[in-house]
Amino acid sequence: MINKSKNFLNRIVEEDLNAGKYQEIVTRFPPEPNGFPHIGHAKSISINFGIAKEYLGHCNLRMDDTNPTTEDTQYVEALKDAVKWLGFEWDKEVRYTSDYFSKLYEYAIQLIKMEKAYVDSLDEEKMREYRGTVTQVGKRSKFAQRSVEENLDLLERMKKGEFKEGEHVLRAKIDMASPNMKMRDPLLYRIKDAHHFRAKDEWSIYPMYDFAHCLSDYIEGVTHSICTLEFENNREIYDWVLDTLELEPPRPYQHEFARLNINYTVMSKRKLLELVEKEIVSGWDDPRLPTIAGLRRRGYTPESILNFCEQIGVAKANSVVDVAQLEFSIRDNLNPKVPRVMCVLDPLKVTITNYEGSEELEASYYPYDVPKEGSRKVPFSKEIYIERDDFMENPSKGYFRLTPDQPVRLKHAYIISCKEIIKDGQGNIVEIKAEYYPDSKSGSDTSGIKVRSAIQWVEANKAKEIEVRLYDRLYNNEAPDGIEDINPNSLKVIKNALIEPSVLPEKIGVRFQFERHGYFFADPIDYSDETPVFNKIVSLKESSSQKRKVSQNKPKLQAKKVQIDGEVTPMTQEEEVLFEKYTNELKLNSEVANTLARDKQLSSLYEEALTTHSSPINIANLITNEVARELKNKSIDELKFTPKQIATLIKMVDDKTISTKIAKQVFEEMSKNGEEPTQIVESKGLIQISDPAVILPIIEDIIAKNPENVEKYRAGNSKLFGFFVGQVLKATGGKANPKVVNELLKNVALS
RNA sequence: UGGGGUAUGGCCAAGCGGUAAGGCAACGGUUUUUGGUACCGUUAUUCGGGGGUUCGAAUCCCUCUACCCCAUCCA
Repeated sequence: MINKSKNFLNRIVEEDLNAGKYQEIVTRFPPEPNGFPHIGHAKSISINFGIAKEYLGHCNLRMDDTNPTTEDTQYVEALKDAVKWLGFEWDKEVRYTSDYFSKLYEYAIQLIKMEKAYVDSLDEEKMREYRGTVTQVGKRSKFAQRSVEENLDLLERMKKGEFKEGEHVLRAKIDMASPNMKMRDPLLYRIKDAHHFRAKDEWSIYPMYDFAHCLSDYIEGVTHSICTLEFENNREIYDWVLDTLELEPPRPYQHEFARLNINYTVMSKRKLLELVEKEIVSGWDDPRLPTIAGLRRRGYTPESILNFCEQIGVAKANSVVDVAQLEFSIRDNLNPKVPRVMCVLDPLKVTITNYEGSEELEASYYPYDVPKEGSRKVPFSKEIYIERDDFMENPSKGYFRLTPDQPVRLKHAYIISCKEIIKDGQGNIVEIKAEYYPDSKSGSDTSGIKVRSAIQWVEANKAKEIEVRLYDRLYNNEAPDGIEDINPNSLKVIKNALIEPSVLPEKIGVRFQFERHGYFFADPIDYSDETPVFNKIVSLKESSSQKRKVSQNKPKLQAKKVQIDGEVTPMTQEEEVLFEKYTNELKLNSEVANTLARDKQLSSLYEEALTTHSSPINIANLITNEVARELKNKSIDELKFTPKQIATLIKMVDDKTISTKIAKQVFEEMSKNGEEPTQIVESKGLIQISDPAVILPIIEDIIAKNPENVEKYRAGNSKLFGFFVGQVLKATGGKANPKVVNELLKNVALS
């Protein structure tokens, strides 16, 4: 793979590997077996198995079967199939969360003993009420005060099935006032009087996702637990459970990515189910569905799906991928490998009046640009069928095919000219009488006739009838809402398309390109010798000139949106006073003064630094920018540097000992280990170079090494100026005085 | 409304202070016995808006805006 840019997950994994955090990378694909997998699952499979493969680790397949009422074994089979079909192998046996029920139970007991979990007996409604809302804190249930013994006893009896569903639950004792709703004493176990498809009737209680998932990951030695964005809020519990239990390291960490969306289709379990249940589609494997089964039956290849996943990348922004990207991936995959055959979907009879007898023509399966060998015989006689729209009596401009005045080549055969048009009573064309040019035979053409197109055809008596199913997008709406957006023409069945006879001995699961139509797949379910059925996988790409006829010029051009700013919270009186002082007395610009005045920590740091070195503007700038960054994820007493050090740093800038660029570098060093700025500058030799005599040779060297860029710059590409500055600074380890470099570059070297 | 996220061309997406990668789509052109493929070229003076810091900002700071997720005994 060339130029593969890394996504954020690769980065994380590599960092962890470099830091020696784990011996081996272990990922997992953990679906709940409660529905059929779709292309969104394929993305997850591709990521999880892909990372494991790339970093020489392994990936587990784990059925997250903690809810016996929704899960079933038919789905685990479908899930296994999907992974296998995509070409991945999971590590050892398929894992099940239900295999860990006993261990999980032990962990629950441990939490109770640590007084970190309790049995709650509030009813559902009360519990919701107690949870509070996003803006209001919740309150703890009185049952949270139960003793360890009582909790242990209750849990044991819950497990034994002594209580009814809903009577009790086990909850983690965390924080009912947490701003993260998920942390308000989340449920760990609930009673379920249900038959589990694997655990049978052994358990009366089942663990919740938030308790089971992190621990299952841990039990399996998973290192990177990759899930979708909607679990971001759950990460805090994930960490809480693992940390609270004080498990032996290493432990897994959760990372989230954006789930896949594709336009003109739906991905949610609910909407997919609706389509199937209302029989809008024929089943879970309907070729219009984005399910793995559907895609597979449609004729998509595993490689094409994997390539698609690779192309769309992995990120954290919610996005909608264009179906065109998926279609591209299958065309791209099939083009260099499937044989081309001739099929006529909407036949128009052509009689070649000057041809007698019959012959078999040698026809290559692949065009000149596909490096594959192979051919078949195609029967030819005076009676053939061509595609109805490959003839036009009154052609529009730019029409390349057969017309009364324009000959056309029959692919692999002869050139013909239209001599007569036969119509029925209504004026519909029913037949063309044509003549062929005997010296125009494909491969030995001496006729010298120029044609603009070669069309596919079939011999009338030997051609076979087949059923062709043409699929279009399932919805008319780019972002479908519901069944009201269904495309009524998403499936068009042609019962009697005609295909050249060589194709028919073929069986299910074979792919062809029907020349000039698209890629087709022998339907694995309905294909039979009596009624051969082919599914259209995807059309050939439609060229611009073809489209121009149909599409009208689309109106576009949107004006740039004007954004109205919201109101800024007014300053308090105290802040006002500071702001005045900073702008008037210290001459800070209002923006800097504003941020400083509004932030108590920053302003106190600032005031203190000023007492060491009186350089109000420069110190203010450093504090509002660099220090503010440090304070974003640290508290003020975690800072390693002192205001005094800031002052000495700025003093060096003011002395011109170092540049502001270096100052930032030094500052970073300071905030990491609290070293004295003067020390850092000295030990790293960061004193700035301002002597033109030193800098000039470096500049000349850079210029000599980049003649093309110099030329481009001189030709007017002024953006390149920054490139040269950057190169010089890089060459001097950042020590060159950038102002001097700019000067020299502008006035001497590049003038 | 509290918290957690996200914003880079028509659609994905790299980028982590020094020339705005790449793919899809679109548009030209060359080749072509597929209006396909392949190949060549064009398409972001600008990164949600506004300010600030810097010689230099998509990248750092402030601020505003929009969208997504969280108040299942679902996962």
